[in-house]
Amino acid sequence: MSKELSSPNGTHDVLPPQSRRWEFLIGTFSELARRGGFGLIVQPLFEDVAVFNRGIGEGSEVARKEMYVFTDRGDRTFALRPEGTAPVARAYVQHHPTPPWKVWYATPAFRYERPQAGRYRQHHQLGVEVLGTDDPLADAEVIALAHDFYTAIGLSNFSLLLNSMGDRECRPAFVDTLRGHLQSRVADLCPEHVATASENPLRVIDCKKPQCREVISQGPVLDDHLCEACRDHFGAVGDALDAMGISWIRQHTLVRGFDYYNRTTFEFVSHALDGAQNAIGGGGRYDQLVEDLGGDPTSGIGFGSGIERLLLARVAEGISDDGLDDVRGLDAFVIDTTRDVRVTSLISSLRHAGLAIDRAYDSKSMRSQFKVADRSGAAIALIIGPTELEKNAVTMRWLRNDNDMEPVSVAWDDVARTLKRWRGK
RNA sequence: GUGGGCGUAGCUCAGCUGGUUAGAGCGCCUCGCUGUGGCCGAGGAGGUCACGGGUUCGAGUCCCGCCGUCCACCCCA
Repeated sequence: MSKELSSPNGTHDVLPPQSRRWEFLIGTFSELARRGGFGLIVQPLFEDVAVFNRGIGEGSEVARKEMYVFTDRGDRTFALRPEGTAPVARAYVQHHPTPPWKVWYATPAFRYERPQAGRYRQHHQLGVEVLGTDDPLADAEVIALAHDFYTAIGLSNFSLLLNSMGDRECRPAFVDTLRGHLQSRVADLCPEHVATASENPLRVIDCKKPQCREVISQGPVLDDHLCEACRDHFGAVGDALDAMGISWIRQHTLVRGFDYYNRTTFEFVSHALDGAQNAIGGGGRYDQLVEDLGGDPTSGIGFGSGIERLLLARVAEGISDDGLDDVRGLDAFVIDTTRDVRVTSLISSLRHAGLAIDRAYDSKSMRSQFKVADRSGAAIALIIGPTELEKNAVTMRWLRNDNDMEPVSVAWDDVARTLKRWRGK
């Protein structure tokens, strides 16, 4: 058993019927993104490591110790994507699309961390990015899309946390002030952040340790240092959210883990999930990222949301998966004891007619084929034995107890039509 | 990177202070019922007790190691 091959630590196979929930999430997201004017982007799973080192920042936790970095046979250094935004910015630089450029994606993301509940080495994100505008309405629409998506998949017990990180006009001054404050109180910080305090003071802001919180609460607040442009921008985002009826909470300590963020940052947290893994999605504005990757100055805003976390949140909120769980959505199951080629042809024609049909294999007895049919969740059995074959007919019968309609004989030419009628299609 | 819990059948698990051929429920297969599933009954397949070493007359059980996995910290989705 121990020698059996298995999926790597922190990765998982998603099998039916569980994978129906994935289809549901991805399908819902794709539809909402389409309605928002976003087009699908499909990208490589690995990129030149510079995309991430320059993009999310070499000082960030993720770039420092969580990336899957490897060299290929040509000695090029790549990294499996730890997130979705930097690669989109890289694509923008490479292809020069006409702004505003709105794309959505569904992608795996890889981070070398110790796995635990809601955190995996390969997880999956649904997200969108808008490049080429710094209009606060874009921020609001991106946030609204996330909000509407969560609602559409049944979530209600969550909050939107919103903050502004300032921009390159006003943030440096704040960071200096903050660094000064932290250094004056360095003895009171948690050990973890003693070094961080001078290197990347912003990181300390969202530390959850009481001693750091104490120091931070007595320090400067970013909001007081925002320049007029940032203040106006943030106000416009909030106003637009209010206009859409989306409530939000200002959280001054919201500092996200990637260095490319400026101005708007946000995070959706589920109250149904406890522990540290309660963020179901997050994102923000990144007005220097494209430049950092070698492109012309281009603003951007986007968010990503973890599929696994969303599914956990749905379970935690007690959302029913009726209609997703057990059914493969089969219209009919064919029970055939003849193995006549005409049955193969019939099944093919029913599928061409848009019906979902399955059948048993391996010449099982009629009795055991019925068991397989029952297990398949199909609504209707199409029975073909020697008697039916002779008449070019099938016996149609309901498999569910909630319908006691008598079996009827139907000619092959009429099976598709009758099946559609019975199924209300 | 740090710290804990757990590895026994396909799945969920029980196996007392070490004691003969290792158990249950569910699932699977066959049959009762030659062409009718679900319910019921009978039977069956399926385990080097994660792996390696040690203690012992004897180890699923105790000790050491190792691997896997889950959970927590850090950080994130």
